[in-house]
Amino acid sequence: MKTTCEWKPEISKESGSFRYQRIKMMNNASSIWVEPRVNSSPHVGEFFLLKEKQMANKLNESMADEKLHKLRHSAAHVMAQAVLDLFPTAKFAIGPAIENGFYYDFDLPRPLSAEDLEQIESRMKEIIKQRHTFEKQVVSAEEAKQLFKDQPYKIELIEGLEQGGFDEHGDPIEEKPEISIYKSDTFIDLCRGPHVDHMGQINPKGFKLMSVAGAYWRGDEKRPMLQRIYGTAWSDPKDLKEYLWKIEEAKKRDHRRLGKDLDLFSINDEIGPGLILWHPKMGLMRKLAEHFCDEEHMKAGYDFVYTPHIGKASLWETSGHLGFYKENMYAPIEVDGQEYYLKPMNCPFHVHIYKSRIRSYKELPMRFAENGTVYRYERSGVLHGMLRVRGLTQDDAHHFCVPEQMPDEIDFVLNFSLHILRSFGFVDFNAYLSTRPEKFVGEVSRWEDAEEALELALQRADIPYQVDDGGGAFYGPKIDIKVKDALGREWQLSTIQFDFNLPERFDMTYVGEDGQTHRPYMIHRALLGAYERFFGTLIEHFGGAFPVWLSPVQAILIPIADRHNDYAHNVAEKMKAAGLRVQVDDRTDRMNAKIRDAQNQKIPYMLVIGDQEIEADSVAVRKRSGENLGAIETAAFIEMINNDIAEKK
RNA sequence: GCCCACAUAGCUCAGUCGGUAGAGCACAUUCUUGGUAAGAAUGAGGUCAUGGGUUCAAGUCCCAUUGUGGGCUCCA
Repeated sequence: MKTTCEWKPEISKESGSFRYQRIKMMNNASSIWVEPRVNSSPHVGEFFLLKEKQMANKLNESMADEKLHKLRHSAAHVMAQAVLDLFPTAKFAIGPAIENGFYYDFDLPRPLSAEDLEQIESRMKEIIKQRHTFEKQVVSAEEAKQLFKDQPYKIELIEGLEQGGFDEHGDPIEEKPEISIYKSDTFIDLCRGPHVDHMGQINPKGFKLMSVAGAYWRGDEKRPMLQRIYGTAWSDPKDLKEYLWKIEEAKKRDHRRLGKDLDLFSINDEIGPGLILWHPKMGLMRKLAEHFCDEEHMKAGYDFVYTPHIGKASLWETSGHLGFYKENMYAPIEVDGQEYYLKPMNCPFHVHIYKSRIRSYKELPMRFAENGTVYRYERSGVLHGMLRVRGLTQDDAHHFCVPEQMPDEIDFVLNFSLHILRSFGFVDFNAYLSTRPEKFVGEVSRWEDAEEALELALQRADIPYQVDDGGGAFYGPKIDIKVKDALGREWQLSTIQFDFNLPERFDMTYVGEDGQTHRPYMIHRALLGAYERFFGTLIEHFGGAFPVWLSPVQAILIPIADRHNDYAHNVAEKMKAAGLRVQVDDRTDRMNAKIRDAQNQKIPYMLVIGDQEIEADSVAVRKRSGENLGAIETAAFIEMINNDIAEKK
């Protein structure tokens, strides 16, 4: 976090095990409980049973995790041996187990190809067959350096170990860790372990090399670029199959794929990378989403504001953005000898609305909301469809309040956030509370009050959360909310952040009951995050089959023959009058083809019309799930679909 | 930004050893008027991302540029 109010959502790359260790588990038993789905809330007795079961599962999972971890790390060693067989001059970096598998970084004389991967994989299978054992040996730093004298990366690691190590929370520890090596067959690696006992425990049908990619040594772009081979490994070949299936499924749901297939959005070279064109269908959906959110914000007591897209350099100097965020800002525009910057954030503008006159404590809390379009320079390599873009519209708001109001304000904004997310069909949440880092601005007491308020709000909201101690931005603690999608992937959407920096920098005040000026609390929040990213997530979550209330076309009328067209158009008019979005497919194609097209367009309802339906003033209803509901009277169908819409199904 | 790969019709892709471009789908026209996932025929559609170079000749080989994809703090 480099900035005063940087809160751009990151693509979730579910944390690997080591990252996890750094996050202290603060959940009490009840917060492990995930919000029950609608219509399935258990009664009290069941509730505790379920909770126990879940905790037991968690325990089993972590034991299984450890076994898998050993397996994967061992597979990484076998892979390294196979690579060494092919490239005797290879230099080795690191090869940890990660979620779903493992990787190993190498410095090789030439780039790897797909054929190389195949060759490495079959060599690995040969090595595994020989069931070599993994033997650990503790050595001195001198011995280790001698052993790895031709391996510069290993030498660097050994020197790092000599300096002292880190405990599993990432904190430095006093005593030096022991240096150990593992030997398996002809391969010796500097390694902390642990490993499986012997290679027989690695199922040759349970792993697969996936890809090769560039990766900087120690993640530092100033250091050499290595070649990283990714692999996946499982104890049961069935798990591997399932994992590969999941990858296939994810590909089908890829929002870039569906964006083309369903004509939702495009990105045009001539316009520029990371800039989204919203096509009519998704434009309509966005309009509906904005409308819904506007209504909810209005009910909840937000004020709407609109602010410009550019501001003078001095504004961004005051806010600190030119100091901390400049590399993410578009270059300035010069007008009348003044420099203007495209806004990367909305906060300074909202602050100035607040500051446009003297504020009294009686006016607070204030909540300024704006769908603010901002531009951020993202490095070309990180752009990704709608999920990582350069121009985006945040559903942004800033709350200003007096200290006594702050806990209620946090409670309110957290619940409001969950309400909005649930309305869009998300049911599983994970929250991350990030607290005061080493470098920070503001008073410690304010930090502590804010952190306490955030944590209590999380407990009251009864959603699972983890605390990332010291992981907050320098300007304030925050809650990030991640949602789990249909495939169990996590996406960060909402964020609620305190800001102790901007009120100082802009000298924001209010006059209190005592007639003195005081500093207000300032809270940033975005619920959907950004419309671009949110819709990318929605597309993947629903696989393009949006809920009826959002679907651009809610029902399509399919006349069987030309003589049914007039009746179909009649029904369509009735439905439109009832507020539905319907179309008539009166092309000359056969009914089967029309159904197929509608199905591919993932239209929720297909209404087939033939002689029988005209006779009975009905429509034959087919859902996109393939379910055939048979003939339903037109009026009854309108009522049915309106119920779906009212319930946001 | 960096590493690797890729860029051919609206989409998905083929194009052999360098010899002036192909399929399926989609689209248009015509025929077909049908009961729950593709009826048929015909037709139109391409400066092979852009700019250089090599060559008698470049979609194909080389270089650069632009864009896209997979990666790039999970510590031995």
